[in-house]
Amino acid sequence: MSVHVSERSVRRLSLYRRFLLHAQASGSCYLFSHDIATATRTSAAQVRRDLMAISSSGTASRGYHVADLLKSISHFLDAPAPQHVALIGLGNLGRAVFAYFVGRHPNLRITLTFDIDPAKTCRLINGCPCHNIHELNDLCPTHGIRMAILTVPATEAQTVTDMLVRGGIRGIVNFAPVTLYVPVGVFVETMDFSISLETAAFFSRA
Amino acid sequence: MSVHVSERSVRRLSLYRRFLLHAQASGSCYLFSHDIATATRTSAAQVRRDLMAISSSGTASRGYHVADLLKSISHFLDAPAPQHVALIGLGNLGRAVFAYFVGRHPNLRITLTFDIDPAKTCRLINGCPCHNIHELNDLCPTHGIRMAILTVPATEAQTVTDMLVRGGIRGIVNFAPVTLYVPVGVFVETMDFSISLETAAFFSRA
DNA sequence: CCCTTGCTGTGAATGATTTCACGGTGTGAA
DNA sequence: TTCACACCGTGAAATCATTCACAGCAAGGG
Repeated sequence: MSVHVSERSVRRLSLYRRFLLHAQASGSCYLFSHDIATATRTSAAQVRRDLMAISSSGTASRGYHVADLLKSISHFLDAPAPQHVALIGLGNLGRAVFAYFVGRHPNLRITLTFDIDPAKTCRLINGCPCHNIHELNDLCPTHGIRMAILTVPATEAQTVTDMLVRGGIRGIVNFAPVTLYVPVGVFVETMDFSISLETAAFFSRA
Repeated sequence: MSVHVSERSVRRLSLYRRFLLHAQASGSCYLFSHDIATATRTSAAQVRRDLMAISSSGTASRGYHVADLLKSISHFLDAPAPQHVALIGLGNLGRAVFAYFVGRHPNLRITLTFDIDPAKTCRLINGCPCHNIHELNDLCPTHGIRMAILTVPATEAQTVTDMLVRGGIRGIVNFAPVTLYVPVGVFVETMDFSISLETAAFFSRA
């Protein structure tokens, strides 16, 4: 288990899991690697390798047992207990992300939100209390939060990131169109619309 | 110019450009490859390679001329004329994306939006007409639209994608948490919250 | 029971991407 | 003018990721 699994494999495993959940819901009990592959736009060999990496195994001429596989992947990907997540910035995007999030990730819970606007703080948003951003340093450690979603304006992103890092956050999903500076050991996942848009624009031309 | 440039290089070039615009705005005239590298979290050698790929060049002991570099990158990345973009789905996320988009990409313009909800269609949203989704097939070709942003529910994503492909779209930025099937030649950029979130959650644990 | 089929698991090969390392060059100082 | 320096451009090496290809095996048919 302690073997190194690459970031890309982790991403694909997450994809496989999503597909497997759908497949299970529609009654599949066994699946071949190429079924998973076509559903997630990859190759059968890739699927087998990824599954090998988390030492789950299938049987020849029957394939992988969906329920077992889900258990393996979840055991690998998920923390033993649900992880708590902070959401920073409750503008349009922050609220849309929150709404999207709800009910979709049983193992991840947005338990705290922060904003700098006094009109938003001290109220419940989606049933979750919104605090002033300056309480971040205190609240994150006491709530055992190690992960944050950042939906603040680009100009504030680095400042808030520094606060998050000081508050003990080790993983950040950043929606602001800036490159964040973080110390080693802090993982940043950038959801960069601008870059994605421009990339798609580029490749949409023959 | 017709040399092959990898997808990753294109992404980085887009990042470089964003940084260069900031740098130019704050008065930089020349920059070294390692300046660009630290600002975009990559290596100096990587920057030089990427810039080499689009055959822009710097001078020793002065570095790259920011204005020239911007011109080269934009010449490489951008279409000769602004590209028109369709936005499909005007729920929370769609509107947030639209709001985010406005004024940020001079070379990309959202000129048409679509939804299936009659309450939304036939009205202006952000000064842009919203049409019923069934007009998609007619309107995209007549407006010369080759690129779309997809912010519809996951259940509808594939159906709408098929319509888009039939309407001649060649690039899709997909926000729905599903894997889309498209014919070869159509580029799909997936902005997948779920996967990013789970990946960050995974790596936020030691 | 034996043969055929089509799958998994995996070493080896290939391909893609990044980094190394160094020649060549322009700049500023002595 | 000459020297030292630091940078760019780039072949070569190293690293990382994916695909190939095949041994071994389980299941079903005759």
